[in-house]
Amino acid sequence: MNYEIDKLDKEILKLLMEDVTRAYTDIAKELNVSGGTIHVRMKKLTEMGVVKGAQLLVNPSAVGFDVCAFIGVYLEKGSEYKDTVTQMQKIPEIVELHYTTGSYSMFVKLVCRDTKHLRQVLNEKIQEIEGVQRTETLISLEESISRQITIE
Amino acid sequence: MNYEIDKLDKEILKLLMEDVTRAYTDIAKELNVSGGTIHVRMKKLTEMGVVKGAQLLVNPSAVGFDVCAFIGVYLEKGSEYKDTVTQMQKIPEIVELHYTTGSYSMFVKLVCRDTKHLRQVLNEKIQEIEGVQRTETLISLEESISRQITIE
DNA sequence: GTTGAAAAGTGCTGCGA
DNA sequence: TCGCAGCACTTTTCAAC
Repeated sequence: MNYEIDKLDKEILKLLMEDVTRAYTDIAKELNVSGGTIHVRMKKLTEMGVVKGAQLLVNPSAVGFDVCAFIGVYLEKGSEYKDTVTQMQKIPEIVELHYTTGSYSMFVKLVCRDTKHLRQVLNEKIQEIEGVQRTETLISLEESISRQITIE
Repeated sequence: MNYEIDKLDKEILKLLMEDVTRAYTDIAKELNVSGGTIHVRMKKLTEMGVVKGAQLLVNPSAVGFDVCAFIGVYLEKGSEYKDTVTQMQKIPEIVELHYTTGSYSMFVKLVCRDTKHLRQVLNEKIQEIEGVQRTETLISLEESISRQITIE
């Protein structure tokens, strides 16, 4: 597993990150190589772990998930971060968990059905986890930007 | 544009959210409908805006983006949120922007190459935007969970 | 709205340079 | 190692139910 990404790899990633549905043959034409080459490169990048797959983008509110929130979690002194993460893994409403610098020990992104659901997840799930001292909630009223990093 | 999603739509979304690379014909078999139906439903869902497309998942650190940070932004009283968002849009390092409750006016997720790059984006870009009073930075040392919501 | 099959295009594998 | 060509498969479309 060696992370040696050349210019062609980056070009391919850049184009596919803009539009995954684009055909390999189409990308091949733009980059002046054969379709097979794109395939080989993508296979290599996937094996290397650079590409982790693809994801369907679904509008959360359209499937009944209207509330997005960030939770700053304070852990008790001496509690094991790893154990807490394992517990958090079991909560499906958690979509992101970061170990952060600053006043919080960890920082969590949640997606819930409504405020009642959010309250339930907070009180009955997150705050019940051993090691969690207290939490601070930021509710997202509007997600104005949501995109991927632009490489190169 | 009417958001009427039936059980079949949800089943399709659920399966595709788990694995986008799966063939329509394969899903059709599992749900006991024809391949054409899956296609028609997905087209409908896309036109309705429920499905926003698909995204290639790339390991940021493999393409040279090692630092992920969250920035809490305090806006000056009376400044226009919309204008500030427009300015933020122009910063490619910003991958998410939320209008939130709590002490911050807005909350931003950034992905940068290194700490030097992060500092540059903060000082030379974000803090230069009109209306931005001050910012608070949380650096993610480790992203322990990163996934999508589980529907149904 | 769903079905089933036919047509067009894509991804994949083996061969050659 | 990289590029090219054929094969298998999928997506897509369309007429009929």
